[in-house]
Amino acid sequence: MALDVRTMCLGALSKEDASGYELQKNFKEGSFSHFLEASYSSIYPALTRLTEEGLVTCSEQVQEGRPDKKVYSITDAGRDTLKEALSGLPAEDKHRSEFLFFMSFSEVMDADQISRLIDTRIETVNEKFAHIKEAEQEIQTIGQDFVLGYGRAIMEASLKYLRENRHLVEGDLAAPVRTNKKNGGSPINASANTTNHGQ
Amino acid sequence: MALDVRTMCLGALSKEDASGYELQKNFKEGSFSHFLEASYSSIYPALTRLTEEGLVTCSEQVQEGRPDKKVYSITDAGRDTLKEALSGLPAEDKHRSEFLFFMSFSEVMDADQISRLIDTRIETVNEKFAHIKEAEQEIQTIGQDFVLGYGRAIMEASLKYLRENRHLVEGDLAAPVRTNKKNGGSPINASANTTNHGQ
DNA sequence: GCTTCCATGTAATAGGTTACATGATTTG
DNA sequence: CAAATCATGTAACCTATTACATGGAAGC
Repeated sequence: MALDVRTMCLGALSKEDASGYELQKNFKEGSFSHFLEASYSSIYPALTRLTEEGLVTCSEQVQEGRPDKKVYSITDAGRDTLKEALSGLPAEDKHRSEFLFFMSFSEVMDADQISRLIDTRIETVNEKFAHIKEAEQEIQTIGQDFVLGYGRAIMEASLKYLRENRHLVEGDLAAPVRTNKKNGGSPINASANTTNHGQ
Repeated sequence: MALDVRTMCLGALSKEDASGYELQKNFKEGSFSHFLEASYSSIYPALTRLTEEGLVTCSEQVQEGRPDKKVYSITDAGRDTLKEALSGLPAEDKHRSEFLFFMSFSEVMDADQISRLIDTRIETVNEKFAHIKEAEQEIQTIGQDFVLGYGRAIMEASLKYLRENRHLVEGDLAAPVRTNKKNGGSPINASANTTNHGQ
């Protein structure tokens, strides 16, 4: 079983019992939020199947003033299945960025639009950042700690790059440096003062 | 038209004529490789449809000792369509990382496995890095430059984080620091010496 | 009074992947 | 001699997304 929605649910349930609704919220805002996602309409069927297969159990909780809730718990068989999934090799990361696609064609767009695009981007990253910081408040395991830290490192690098290099695509209009235009060329990277890696 | 395979092809063809085969290679190794991907079986049908719609034209080139080649060129209508797609708002990034999912459950795995996982990860990132460096050799536009630089910044941050924090999930066995175990806790982030963002 | 939150689910559709099918040439 | 590269395409499948359907309670 590869990393499909079912395995994601199994993983989340191995840490805490939850309903489908809570799982989705967790995927959207919790400690997985920066590298995984799943919608309601994939989670609910997944939970049904997991129950059928005996990997989770479900207990219906009647609530007042609120719809009934189905709380799922992982079973021993479920833990075994999760462990098995974890014994394989993880597939390579998939990163799909429309923002970067857009930026590839910066010369086709006007400077205003590009600025707005970058501003929005910075906002978005900052929001995700906030999610991570919240999730860090309730860290339960070292693994989660490591993973959240990873997300933070990436987002910090991302923000730094955007701040320092946005002038490249915005044209020289708002450029912070006023030296020879032809020298403003290649982007600034953190590595400039860092040791080499690989090769 | 959202960012589907058709738009990706249109984007790539706006920079250079290419065959389906070459497009796939370009998506896999070129300047889009770190944030997009597409397989042959999605590219070929996409090109057929684009041709039907008049957004690209196709010229068959007979080759010796090699299968015939269908080289596609973008039309003016195609450029308009691309521009239109670029006038909307980009969807949020999607990042799917099985590696991080695995790491979330580091306590369920043994230290050896985790070390191997991280070693492999570092190798993979280094390989992608090499792709980017190659792609940087043949940069045509400022947009591409910006986008490749972005990829480099992220990968550098990623490698740095892995080197500096792998001991957290590997247990203290191979920890580079030998101070009080309870202090070895929270991950080191690049931001430690950097200005704050947001908020 | 409107929007958001809680809460679960189905149906239709779109989108992509895997495997299949073929085959000559170059590189190791 | 085997493997990888060049080159295009189809069929079956799987998975997930969008839209739909429902409805009370709490907050603004």
